[in-house]
Amino acid sequence: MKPEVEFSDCMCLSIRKASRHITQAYNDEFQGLGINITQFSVLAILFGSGKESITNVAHHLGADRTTVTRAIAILEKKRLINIVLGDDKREKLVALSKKGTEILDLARPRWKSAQSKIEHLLTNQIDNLKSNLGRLHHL
Amino acid sequence: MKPEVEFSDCMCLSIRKASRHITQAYNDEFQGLGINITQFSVLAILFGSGKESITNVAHHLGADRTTVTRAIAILEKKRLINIVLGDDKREKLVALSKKGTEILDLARPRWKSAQSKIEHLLTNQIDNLKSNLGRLHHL
DNA sequence: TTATGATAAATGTATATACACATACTAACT
DNA sequence: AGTTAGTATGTGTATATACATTTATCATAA
Repeated sequence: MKPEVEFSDCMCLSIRKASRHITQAYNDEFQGLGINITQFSVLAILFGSGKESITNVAHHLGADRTTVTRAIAILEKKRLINIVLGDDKREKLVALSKKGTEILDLARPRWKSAQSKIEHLLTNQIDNLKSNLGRLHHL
Repeated sequence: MKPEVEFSDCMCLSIRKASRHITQAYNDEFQGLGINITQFSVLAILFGSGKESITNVAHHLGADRTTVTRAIAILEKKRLINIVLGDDKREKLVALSKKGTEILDLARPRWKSAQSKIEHLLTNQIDNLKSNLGRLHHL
């Protein structure tokens, strides 16, 4: 058995490939809106939670904190969020701005459209997939 | 129904989160080896295919060609690949170097270890997942 | 042979990603 | 109060990622 046969089954390659393709599908829907799916994810988290520290946003996203720091900087440059210091002066509390809320409203149907396409593609198997993905915090 | 409930089901967020976690799991196994899973994927493709153009490597990876251009540059800097011009002088043909083959040999058991962990985590559901991921080229 | 359209790759730019490290602040112990 | 350990964030660096554009080459038609 040749090793490259094994490699072609690499789970990491599979999921990263899928991740890129799905990301592009969502971003295609967001064309001309001024935000991408990464930024949308952060705005959606803030919509659900109100004020959040950067660390908490990172937890919601399952991403490194320093990655989120850079994402937050971009959203602030676009004036989609407001940042205030917390009572604990180490932490910054992030919240949707008025403009951020408006953009989120515009983005919602686009997100729904991309989401529906993916769900339709996966139909019956979506629950399995979600269940699979949900196990990954054990890593 | 509040919108944030919908957002929490975002397939894009789920898969990107999973992709990051799985990538880290593989990279953890590669600790101290001098390459990461991205670089390993390219070396593995070259092992299976011999000489490949950058465009072809990009197809194998399911990534943008320009992304692969930068990845190839890194592998060349590390002397893990050799690059020669093709008969068609527009194209560069990339192949494993001696050092690249050696590193790939060292990496193989580590890849297998990471792969086994993921597969064990997903056990019965892995076929469903692969089937799901395989559908994404329709996007 | 020359003009034209197609293809392979590189580059500029912006963003995503995370690790190692630094800084600032808090909390808790002495 | 002062020390010390822990926590929140930021920065430097390297790499991942893709789009828009450019350059070089090829292939084909006039």
